[in-house]
Amino acid sequence: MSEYINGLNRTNYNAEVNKDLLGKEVTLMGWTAKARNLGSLIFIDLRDRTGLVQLVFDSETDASLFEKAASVRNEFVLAVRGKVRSRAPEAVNLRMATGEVEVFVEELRILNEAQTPPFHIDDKANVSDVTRLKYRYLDLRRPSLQNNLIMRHKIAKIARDYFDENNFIEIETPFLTKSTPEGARDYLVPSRVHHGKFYALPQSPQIFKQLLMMSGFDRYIQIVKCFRDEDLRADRQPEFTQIDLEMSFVEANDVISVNEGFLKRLFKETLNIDLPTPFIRMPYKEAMERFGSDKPDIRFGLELKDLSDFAENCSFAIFSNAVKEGGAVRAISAPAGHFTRKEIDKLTEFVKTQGGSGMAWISVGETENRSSVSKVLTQEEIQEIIKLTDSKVGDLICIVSGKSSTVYTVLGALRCELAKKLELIDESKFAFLWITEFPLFEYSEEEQRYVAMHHPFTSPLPEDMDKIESDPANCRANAYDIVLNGYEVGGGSIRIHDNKLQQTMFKALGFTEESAQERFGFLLDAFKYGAPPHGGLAYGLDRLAMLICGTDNIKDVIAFPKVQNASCLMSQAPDFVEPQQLKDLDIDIIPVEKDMTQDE
RNA sequence: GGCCCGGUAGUUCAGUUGGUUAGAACGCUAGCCUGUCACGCUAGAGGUCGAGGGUUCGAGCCCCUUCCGGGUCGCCA
Repeated sequence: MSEYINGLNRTNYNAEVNKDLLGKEVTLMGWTAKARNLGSLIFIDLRDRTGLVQLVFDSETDASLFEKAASVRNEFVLAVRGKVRSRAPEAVNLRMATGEVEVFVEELRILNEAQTPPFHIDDKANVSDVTRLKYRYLDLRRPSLQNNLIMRHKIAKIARDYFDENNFIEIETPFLTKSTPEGARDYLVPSRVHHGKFYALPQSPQIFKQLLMMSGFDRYIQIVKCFRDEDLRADRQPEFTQIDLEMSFVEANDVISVNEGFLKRLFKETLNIDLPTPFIRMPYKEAMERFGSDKPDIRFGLELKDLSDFAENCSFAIFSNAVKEGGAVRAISAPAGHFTRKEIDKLTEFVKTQGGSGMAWISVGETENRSSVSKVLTQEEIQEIIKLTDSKVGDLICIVSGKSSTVYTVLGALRCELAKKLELIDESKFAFLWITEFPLFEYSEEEQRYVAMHHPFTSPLPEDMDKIESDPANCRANAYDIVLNGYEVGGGSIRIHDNKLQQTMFKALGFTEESAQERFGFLLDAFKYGAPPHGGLAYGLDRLAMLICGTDNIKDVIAFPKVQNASCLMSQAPDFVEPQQLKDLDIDIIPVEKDMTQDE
């Protein structure tokens, strides 16, 4: 039977119960983390969002109160009034923040009973994701998740404070928007009033924030949900939160420095880490050549070495052909002397999962080298590779050949895998850098045309302006990504603010004038009425929170996340809806058989 | 859409070559216990081995199909 609070007022959170309150009466509220009944002595660990406090009932306790305490089970919701007292020296628990004191209970109200939960609510409990996500509201009672969400709140608060102090204004943009081609798949929302028409949930407020610049708001920020209907990853959810900002009358340096200020403050106030600014800036090309990634983790070395010049004329046809066909041969040399043959085979498997066709390797020995290519390369050639890669005795040289972009991404991934295996990563480090000078376009094999690498509103670098049409492959964007420990935590650019340039851009992307006008007409029109130069940046708040909380899974910093197939194990979303709802929307669900015949 | 891994008690897992009544730990229930904090001791309850089909005298184990979950490639401007 649950009881009512009936006038009891919480005087303290659990974490506040300390020696300063000795002899004082406190009123606490919370959940039963653990009840230990020793016969005529009962201990209850009371949990609230700040931590645990030990409640005591003993022979001094009134008999009926004692009996009530004995009936308490895990996760019962309690309100207690009692006196703070110190523990005997031998009973002090130093592993507990409040372990020097306890509360001798004088009044206990069982505000609610609880079924035995499906798993013990404790950070130490090892429970599968499925169970945890099905009962997410219980999972969220665990201290680590509570701390993560509290940290996330803190990050959002610091962002609002910092940008407010720097004259940014938070403005909300619509969620029911117009679907735009390019980029990720949109989540669509059918319109009831306009049969057959759809809203799209925003992938980002990009166009709206640019329009706000045209309206003269000058500096905008929004902490905002974005939606992308693509497959999930450990660091990717279909709905996620951006710290989105945009500034007028600025160049890239201005956006970068205001954001370095933000990150400096963020890390000082959350983790008490002093980030040295300015951060390193690295052109995209250099990042790819050295690290095989546009979001390199620079906490460790293992840089890539280009063997293409050597390989072009070497005796191993797979290498020489790769170069002759316009590809590349590159290598990583790792201090991995203790790798067994089995472990090397595993690395080869890893290379294949990343899209590589295979991996050649040389294990440098004192007198003799072990190698997968000893039969196809001469001893001199192997020596040459050892020299070109600056390898020493005990090093393992991993060589990948093929299409240049594939070689980069494969080795980029292998580099991280090796660092993990060799424990080369200093987990306490936060290594920021800006990646700049991205290509404006990348060629899409699938669509047989150039697509925008960032988005179609990104401006080219001033010196590359004329390459939009003459040499798109080598046209660099005035864009910058902020990278932390191998994760892209944000990205932005200086935008196009000129109607003609924007039209040229659309043309380069293969839009006809009509289709550009149809999709982005309102933006192109807006450019005609006095658009200021502007640019901005958006952070992935979830990823930032993930890194600050020291976890590698984005679900750990989202209260109610979705699983890999984008469903929610707790609420069972998405789900079927009532026929009447579909009727209102004029939607016919096509039977499966019919659907299949249509495909043919 | 492809590849890899997993699904056995409430939870986390073990389960040998296919062979008796499917086990352990924790949790749960009951009893005992005054300094526990992973309390202790005793006893007990608890199973559609993800689902369906097949092979077999016999299937948790082998085969097929399917569902669910995790990771990853594609995808994610």
